[in-house]
Amino acid sequence: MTDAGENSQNQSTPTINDVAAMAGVSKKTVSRFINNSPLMSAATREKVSDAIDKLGYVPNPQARALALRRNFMIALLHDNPNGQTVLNFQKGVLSAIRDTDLALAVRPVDRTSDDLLDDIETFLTKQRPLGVLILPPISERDEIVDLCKRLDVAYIRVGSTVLDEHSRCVASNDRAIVQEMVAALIKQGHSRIGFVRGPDGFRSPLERENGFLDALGEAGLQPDPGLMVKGNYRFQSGLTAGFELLKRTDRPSAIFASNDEMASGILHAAHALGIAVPDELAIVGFDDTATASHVWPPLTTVHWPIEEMGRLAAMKLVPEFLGEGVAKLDLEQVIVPSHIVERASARLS
Amino acid sequence: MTDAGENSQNQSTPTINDVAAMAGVSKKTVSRFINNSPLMSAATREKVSDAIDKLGYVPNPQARALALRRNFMIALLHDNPNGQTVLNFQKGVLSAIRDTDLALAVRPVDRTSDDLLDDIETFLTKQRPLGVLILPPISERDEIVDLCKRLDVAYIRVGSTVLDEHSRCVASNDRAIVQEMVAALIKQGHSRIGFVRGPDGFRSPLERENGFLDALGEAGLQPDPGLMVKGNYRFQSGLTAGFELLKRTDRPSAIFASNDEMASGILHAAHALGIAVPDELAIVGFDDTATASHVWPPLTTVHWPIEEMGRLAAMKLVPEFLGEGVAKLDLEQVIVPSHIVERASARLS
DNA sequence: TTGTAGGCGTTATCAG
DNA sequence: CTGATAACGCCTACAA
Repeated sequence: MTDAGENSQNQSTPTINDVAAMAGVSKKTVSRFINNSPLMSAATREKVSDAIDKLGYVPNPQARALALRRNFMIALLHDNPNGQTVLNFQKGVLSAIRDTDLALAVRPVDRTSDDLLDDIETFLTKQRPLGVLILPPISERDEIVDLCKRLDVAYIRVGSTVLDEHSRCVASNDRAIVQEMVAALIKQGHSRIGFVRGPDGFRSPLERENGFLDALGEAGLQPDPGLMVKGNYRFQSGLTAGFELLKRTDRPSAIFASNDEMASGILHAAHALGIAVPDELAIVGFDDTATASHVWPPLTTVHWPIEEMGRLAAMKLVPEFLGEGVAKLDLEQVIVPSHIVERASARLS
Repeated sequence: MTDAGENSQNQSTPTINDVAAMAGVSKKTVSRFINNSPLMSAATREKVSDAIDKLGYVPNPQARALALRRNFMIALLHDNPNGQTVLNFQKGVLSAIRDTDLALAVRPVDRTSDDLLDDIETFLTKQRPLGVLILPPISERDEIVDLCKRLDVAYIRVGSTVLDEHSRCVASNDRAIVQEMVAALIKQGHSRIGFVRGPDGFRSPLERENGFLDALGEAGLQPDPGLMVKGNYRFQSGLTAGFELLKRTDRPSAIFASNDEMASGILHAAHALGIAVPDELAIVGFDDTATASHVWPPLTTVHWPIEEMGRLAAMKLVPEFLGEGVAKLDLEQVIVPSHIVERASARLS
């Protein structure tokens, strides 16, 4: 006797049984409606729809999760690189899934840990998210992607360059935009341009460096190894690099820092040495985080579209959950273009 | 016939049935073990424990969620105030739940929306988190807390002052620390001190303002209304306030800004007007976000222990999930003390 | 202290 | 196109 529907109707929230009873159909039919099955007559569809509206029925995600062996959640896997970056990416993701039933879980990991893969595996098998978004730099690690494939968890890799097949990744065009930025500096008359690198072993520092070299090459300038110094994306390394570059007798007239945090460090060094920015030294950065507009003078920088990348990545990961508003074409996009933001630390025009 | 255990044992992940079969007990007994029931003989406990280890069994959170009507997840409810703040809080929460099975879901809301409560209710009924952590400023809204109570979702309110009974909140001591900071400025000889307020309608700006007034009062100084200007916690408002204060003929010799972002704005204003910091003007902020140490000169500020607050809030929300490492005493703590960080924008000693 | 029966709300199978 | 029946994996009665 299926009288379960009867008693649960009064006090607790309505279940699929209540809907089925009211619509005079079976549970499975209601289930079909929920899952947009094409195998339904318009009439039945209508009946079910009415009952759902009348009851204010909402499918229980936990029950679906159990039956489907999959949680209604997407996860953000990252290695806590730049705080702002993660946050802006989150904003993008959340804007994409705002009107869905999906939750966003945040999962920081430690890329230097030996247990990295175990950690991720435990997380994925326990939480069983619909899919994961992997931020750089760990998005470059193929073992993680292999793990996702083995566990049958969808993924999107995010990076400074195309890291996977188009349907599985989102990327920015770091190399091209850096080339553009440096070319703009050259056009302003700078011929001795310093470069502060990001940390070794990752993709984005390489892309940005190549963009820098591209620009020099195109202008027929020889890169001066003495003007290219190491950094690690942190403020302190920018400070050190700044002093190193600016204490040279043949110091550069412009410096490209591979991110804003290091650019701020260089700015500090310039202030400390009494070098006027931008009159005696042009400084440009990369990222366009909050810091870029809060320092003095505000940084001319590359706007890295990390929030838009978050939106796109989420849409590509779970297009079936998005409303009709999403055009199919959008989802084939891979590259989200960056653009240059001119502020006071370097004149470009 | 309970042969379900037999066939699921070989390929898929082990279930409670497999454990029960191997240990020679019933499902319920295994369930008791999982839930730390005291009603078990040591012998049985051992048998079950062995079987679990041998099988590498992990309880399925989705199934538990369905049965318990509760997801193994805690949610972070916030209204996107300062990005850095949210992120640092997240870090704290994640450090607390690192070794648990819990996931952290992030849920930004719009406090100005009419649907605020509906949004939250939908989220809570759908996701059914174990509990929610509510960040300021929405942590001040009693309707939200009432909603949590009605839906039987545990919560912790986070704020700049004690907002709820001790077991349900975590707070910083903004008023006291601001008083301390301003007293330190006074001790340095400043008697005309500007104050830049935060936005109206929230608690933290009020607390900070009261701390400011406390310090003046204690020193026997009269607050000058002309030196107390409005802001809204954003950079731009700090810039405006800075110009307003610094263009006065009787301009202050020190300014307290209610957060770092506004303090950065004031710094810009000072630079633009050619006023030397800290020699002609001392500037202090509040928060100690990344910006504080990236601007020039670096900001003397109050370190707001938002990450520690995140840790504590998470521990108070779900103490039963934490390892033995957590002393009961810690969980009775409510106030996480702030402290002053002296940098170059103001000398305090 | 342990076990049995039934339920949590949904989806899959497979017959009609 | 639709529906009975059996999962999904765990937990709560209640009984022994």
